[in-house]
Amino acid sequence: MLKKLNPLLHSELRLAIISLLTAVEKAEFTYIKEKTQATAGNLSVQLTKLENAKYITIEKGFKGKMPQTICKITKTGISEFEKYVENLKEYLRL
Amino acid sequence: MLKKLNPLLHSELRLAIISLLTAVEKAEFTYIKEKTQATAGNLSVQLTKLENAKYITIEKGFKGKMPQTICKITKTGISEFEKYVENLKEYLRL
DNA sequence: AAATTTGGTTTATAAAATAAACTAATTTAC
DNA sequence: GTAAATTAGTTTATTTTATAAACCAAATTT
Repeated sequence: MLKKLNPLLHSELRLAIISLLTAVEKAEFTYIKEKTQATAGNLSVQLTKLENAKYITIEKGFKGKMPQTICKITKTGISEFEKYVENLKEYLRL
Repeated sequence: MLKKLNPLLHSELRLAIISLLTAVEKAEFTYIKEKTQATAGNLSVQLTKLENAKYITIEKGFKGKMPQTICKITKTGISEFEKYVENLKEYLRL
C-alpha cells in the first residue's frame, strides 16, 4: 500500500530547499533564492516552516554590514528527506 | 537547474491515482478509492481534474443495477507522468 | 540627499486539498 | 411493504497551503 507522503516535504519549494541543503554544508538565503528561483517572501515563509519542524537551522548574522541568513539541514531533516524519497519511489514505480 | 514540477501531478492523491492507472488497463472508482484510502468526495474532485486535463478518461455505466465509473489513463497522462518522474528525480537526487 | 538596491519579514490573496453535506438508487431488516 | 442502512457517487463549503504583494531597515549608488 502506498505510504502517506510527508506534507512538509511534498511541496515543490520546500523539497528544493531540502534537496539543495543535503548537498552542501550550509547555504545562504540569497544562494537558495537564486538556485530555487523563489521570491524572497515565499522563501522566507517556507524556511521558517522547515525551521519550526527542526528540519533545518537558521542563523542570522552579518556579512560585512549586510544581514546574512545561513541555513543548514539537521539530522532530522536528512532522515525525513530519506524517508520521503523511499515512500515517494513507490508512487513513481522506481 | 531544477525543473518546475507539473502541479497537476505534484499532489499526493492525483499522483497515486495516476500511478495506479499506469499499472492497470482500467480501474473502477471504488477500486481506486480503496487503494488510495481517499474519501469519495476528494477522489471525485481529483478525478475530474485529471479528466479535464485529459490525463485520464472517465466512463460512467452500470454494473448490474449499480452505477459504475471506470477510469483509464491516456497517452497524455502516461507521458506527463514520465516527464514528472524524470523532473522529480533531480529533486530526490536519484 | 534622493533614489535604488540588498536582504529580508509580515500580511493579504489566490489556489488547492479536504471534508461535510447531499442525491439517488439499492439492499437489508423488521 | 416500508424504514433504515449501504453503495456509488457529486456538489458545496471549509480549511490549509502556496504565493504574491506590501512593507521595513540599512546600505549603496547617483
